[in-house]
Amino acid sequence: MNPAANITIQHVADAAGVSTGTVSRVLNDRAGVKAKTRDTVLATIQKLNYRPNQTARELSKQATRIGLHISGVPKLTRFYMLFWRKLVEKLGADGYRLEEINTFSDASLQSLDGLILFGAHDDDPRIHFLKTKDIPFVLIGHGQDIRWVAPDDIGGAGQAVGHLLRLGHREIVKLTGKLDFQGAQDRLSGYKQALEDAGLSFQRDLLLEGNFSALEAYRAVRKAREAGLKFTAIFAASDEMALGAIAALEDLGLNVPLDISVVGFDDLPTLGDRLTTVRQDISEIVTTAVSLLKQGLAKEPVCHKLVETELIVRSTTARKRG
Amino acid sequence: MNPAANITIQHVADAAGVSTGTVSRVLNDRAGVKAKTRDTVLATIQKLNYRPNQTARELSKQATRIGLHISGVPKLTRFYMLFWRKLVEKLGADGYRLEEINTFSDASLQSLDGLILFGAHDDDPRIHFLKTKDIPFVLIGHGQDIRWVAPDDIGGAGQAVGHLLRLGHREIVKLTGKLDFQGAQDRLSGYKQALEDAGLSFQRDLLLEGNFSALEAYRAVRKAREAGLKFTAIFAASDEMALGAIAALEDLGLNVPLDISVVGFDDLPTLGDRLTTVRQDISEIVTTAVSLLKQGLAKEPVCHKLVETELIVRSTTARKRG
DNA sequence: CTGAAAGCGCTTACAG
DNA sequence: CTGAAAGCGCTTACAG
Repeated sequence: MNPAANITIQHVADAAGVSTGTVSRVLNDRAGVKAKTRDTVLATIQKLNYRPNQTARELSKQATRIGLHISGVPKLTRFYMLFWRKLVEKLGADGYRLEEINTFSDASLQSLDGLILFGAHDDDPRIHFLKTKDIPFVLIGHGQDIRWVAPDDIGGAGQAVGHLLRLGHREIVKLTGKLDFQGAQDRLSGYKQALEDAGLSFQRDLLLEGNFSALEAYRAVRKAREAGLKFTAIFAASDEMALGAIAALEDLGLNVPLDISVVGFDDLPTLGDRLTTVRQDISEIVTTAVSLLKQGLAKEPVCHKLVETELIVRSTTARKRG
Repeated sequence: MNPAANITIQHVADAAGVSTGTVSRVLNDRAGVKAKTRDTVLATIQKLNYRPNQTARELSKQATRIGLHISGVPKLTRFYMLFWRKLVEKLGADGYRLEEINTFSDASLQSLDGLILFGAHDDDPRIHFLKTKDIPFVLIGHGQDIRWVAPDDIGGAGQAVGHLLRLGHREIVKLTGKLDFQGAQDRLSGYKQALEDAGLSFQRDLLLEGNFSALEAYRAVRKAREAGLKFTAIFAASDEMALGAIAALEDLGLNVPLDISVVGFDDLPTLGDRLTTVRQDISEIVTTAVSLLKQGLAKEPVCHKLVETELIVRSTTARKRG
């Protein structure tokens, strides 16, 4: 149809006066092509506007097919979308093919060579199931005796709280997401631990629960404040929640960060232009997941990795007043 | 790797005592296979747990590659995710392959046979660009002299407002999304028109603007109500906005639907258990988009279609009080 | 450093 | 109704 679609590696080879093998070699950046030949081929590709057929490539390479399964609600989450995009990109570049799977059955797993699991819960039933199978997988989150990679949620929470403590804050609200999600639990643990390390005790009434949405965060914070809860800072479990919290504070006539400091978690592109937050290195998580999976495909022993987070100080946090 | 991955059509053919051609025919539901043979093959497929290699299939079929481009923010939206999933499903079943494209350049368009455009704006620059090219495309939205399919946003808004009018409501807030999005404009037009048809005039102060998010809807409604705005019903531009509106009303001590009726738009699965809303037939939109695209690939003349919406009455609307 | 050829797993005219 | 064979567009040992 599209004229360009008809240009195959054969055309390029003919036009450049070489074999398709040679074209393929330059396409794949393989060593052992004379510089001059490479240049000619490259030029021809340019001129003909040739673009390799990805499908043929996959077939020829016997591309590994990786399944991606998400458990729970995070499916429609901004963070998940970013994760997913990076994964497609990374896997595509490596000649793998990603397929999102919806049902977790024998049938849906059959044509897969490997699997990535997103949305980790403690005692994840998917893991029990997979352990009886022969298919390698990696969990985004952490578990026992399996391949996993996770952001250092505990450490990240520690960075956030540490930052607030250094600014003089002592009454720090923890605005958490649903606690059946592993990441939410860990961020809460990190919060508690950081307080403890500073010699402060955890106050139950400073724990506000939401469902990761901006709206629920808004309501929780507003309600708590209106009910007279005293605090000078908020550590939210996600950027979205942080934004909801900030909106609530502002609607109550409070200034962020002058009256109240707020720190988020994730560092999502669009959201965070002014938000102090803890950055998750999605890129690194994805890269690690892929390399762990490769190890799995190669039958190498199980291993795992915690990916560092980074505190990004912007303008929603300030020294405690007075 | 995965044992099942090694089972090819050849294994099935051997085990069933037929040729690969025959197996392929039953796989593709082609006529002209003896019932008995078909049964044997089917049974063998079952027994061997065979699953066709999609990549090989695509290559062999010279699968058409369809690009999907989204303009603006809707990319991370629930509605878009649903749309996208349906599209992948539909296109996959038809042997097409969907590729999401991010940049809108000559290069990224080159290997594509067709294109689907999401997130329509009036005077969409993408369309100007594509009109100079030879590549067929369909817009989800509406335009001039191009292939397009859109939900009947105007009609849908009419259904929503009609429903509220029938319930006796006269002061109906229109909670709108960003008006540079075509769908938002159309839903507003439908609202205005429905009022006019009922002999009512459009009141500027009843128009509340948000950005399609639940949080902004919440704030807009709450602020308006607190400022003393009088109304007995709300027509929101999306389900998410409707939910934000309901939360705001409830936080103000109002009962939905006894005090205020609320109707949404979209009918997204998870959100709408109790919401009265206007359902968009995503499935139908996708199916239509695909068939329009096929027409384009076949060089058939341009045409377009408006997909009907349906009013779903649940429990967030009630007769006006008193 | 490069070419000829086999192969990836399917589909589909073409015979019969 | 079914088989044998060519072909989809690549990649990659294998020679040279």
